Amino acid sequence: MEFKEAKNKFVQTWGALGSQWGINKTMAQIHALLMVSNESISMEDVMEELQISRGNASMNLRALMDWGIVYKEYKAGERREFFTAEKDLDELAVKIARERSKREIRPALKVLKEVSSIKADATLEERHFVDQTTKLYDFVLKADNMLEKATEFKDNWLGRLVIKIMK
Amino acid sequence: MEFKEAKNKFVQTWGALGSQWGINKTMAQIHALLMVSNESISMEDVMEELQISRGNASMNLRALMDWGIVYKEYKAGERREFFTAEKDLDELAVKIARERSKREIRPALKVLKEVSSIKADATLEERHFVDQTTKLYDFVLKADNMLEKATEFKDNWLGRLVIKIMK
DNA sequence: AAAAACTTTCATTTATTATTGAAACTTTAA
DNA sequence: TTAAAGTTTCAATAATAAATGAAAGTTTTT
Repeated sequence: MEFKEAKNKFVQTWGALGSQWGINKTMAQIHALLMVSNESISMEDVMEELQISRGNASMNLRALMDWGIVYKEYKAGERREFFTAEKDLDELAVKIARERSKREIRPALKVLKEVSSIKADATLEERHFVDQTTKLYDFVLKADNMLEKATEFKDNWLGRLVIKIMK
Repeated sequence: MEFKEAKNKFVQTWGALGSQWGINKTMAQIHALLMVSNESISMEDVMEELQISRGNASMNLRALMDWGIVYKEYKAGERREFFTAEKDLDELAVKIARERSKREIRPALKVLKEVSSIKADATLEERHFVDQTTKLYDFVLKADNMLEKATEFKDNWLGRLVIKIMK
């Protein structure tokens, strides 16, 4: 396999993976492209490489910047804007985790809290509902906190130890 | 909010959450419904509650069983099959993690290994590509291993300690 | 062994989500 | 200030994914 083929395969695969995780395909592909580029690239380049329209490129580059995983760069003597991806993978994981937590998990938690707070009257059915949604609330909250804690994790000795043990 | 409304809200929310995480809406809704039901329910009931067709119910119940998070039950003197969800949340998380790892992460790892193994000739661009995809491979592999390790985690004292510290 | 009760499959239809591209907008240079 | 270069928006369109439902397939009962 030579370079161009490998690059293409990587971009395609990353795109497919993205869409399985609720990130749209093009957004993931642009990110993939930027991640393996050693220098920042223009919107024109992105359009060209991925064969997508200007609008599509613009929207998804903006979305990536909103997520904080792609940055704009200005080159001296160049009018156009250039783009660069976050390349540090720990940093990338943290940002993605934070963003998804904010967008998806917290709203879901709010609903879980609401529905688990109905007054459970006598029926078994209702008591089970409240019990189960309460457990779910606790579980999701704990998971979300762990995600947050994990971001501070790599900076402390215990974290490093645990990661080491986990291999 | 009274029971029926709360139940409906929960099912809808869980469904929406599912589709953001690559699980189809109906599948997530059926799972939600089963999770908060105190007794196992028939396909007919599922169709009725969610207002979906027989085919849809059948396909998604099967998918849930393939994932190992919904079980069939036979009731004495009843011809129909009844369904029940995995209600232990740790168990649920483990099964979902394993399944997604198998279906999505491992195939992606395979590709990452492939593309990072091209012979990088002299150009900076190619060297950067190989370097970055290699890092990505290591990172994803580590993350996947952690997921697997986490499943054994709650059974050992260190795991429990760490979870406690993480709150 | 045939009918009844129930389940699964899959070609077609429907709904959802992503993409295009032309017009509007913004910024820079002449 | 206005033309040129570049960017964004969004209604229309295309692509993708999910749902339907009727027909085929099972299993159980009589």
